[in-house]
Amino acid sequence: MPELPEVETLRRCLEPYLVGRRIESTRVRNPKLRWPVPIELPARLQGRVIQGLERRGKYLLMHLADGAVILHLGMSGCLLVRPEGAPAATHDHLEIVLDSGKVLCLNDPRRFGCVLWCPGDPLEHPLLAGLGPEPFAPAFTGDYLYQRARGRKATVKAFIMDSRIVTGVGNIYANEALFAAAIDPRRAAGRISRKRYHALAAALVEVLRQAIQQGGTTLRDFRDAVGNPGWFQLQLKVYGRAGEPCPRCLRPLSEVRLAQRATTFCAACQR
DNA sequence: ACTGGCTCCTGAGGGC
DNA sequence: TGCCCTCAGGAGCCAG
Repeated sequence: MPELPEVETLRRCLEPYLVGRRIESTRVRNPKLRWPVPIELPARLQGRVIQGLERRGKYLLMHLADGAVILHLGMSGCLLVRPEGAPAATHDHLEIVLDSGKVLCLNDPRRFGCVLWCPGDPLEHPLLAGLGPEPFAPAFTGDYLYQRARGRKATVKAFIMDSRIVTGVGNIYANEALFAAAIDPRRAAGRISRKRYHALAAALVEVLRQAIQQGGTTLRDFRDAVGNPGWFQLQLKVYGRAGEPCPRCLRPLSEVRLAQRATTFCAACQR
């Protein structure tokens, strides 16, 4: 389930294979994703040079001279670099053949991902225009979170997982950051002090930074573009550990569902 | 302006 | 061994 660190890991891994390369051809093996792969995509990409690979939240943006490909991996998507001629796999949706002889392949069993063509600036695309700041951007601060939380009755966990507030934070890292900041995930976002939001912002940045450093979290199937797993799962403190002792106070970790998502926390030391 | 619930999809894993 | 059931979740969308 790619969140920001997994998408950033992929971006870094893919960059040297893609940037500066010319696209020879594009094969759409299965257009069925969250939205259908645009029918004109192969023609748009044909002969174009990839000028950059950018990440915005959990979106990857492949910049060409006259537009960009917007990619999202949903929760089961992966991008793999393979040699031309390698056999296709089940759930391969798209293959982009590069002039290097390598092929960029999108595989997505659950089809929650998407591939879109954007003729203009992708940051102004409706899917991206309303996104909140990147966690690593200067604009993302405790003060910012505190201000945005005024009057909010939703839980703080739903609040930090809202991409309009801050981008890229999924379930795993929301759980981990709330644990690190010792905040009860069930607490209403509007009922948390400015000081505690400073701690939360710092915790989010630190958890994401460490996860990127570890190459992301591989729970079941995350791999980078050449098949390497991430290692941050070894450092998860609470996610997937309900019933185990809290790393801080040793009382058993609790699990509840918030906003349809598994939420693990320590009811004793997260307040 | 917010909020919670629904929806898409397939593979893994548990129970029997 | 095999079948059936439940669950996992990103995020757009919509009704209230």
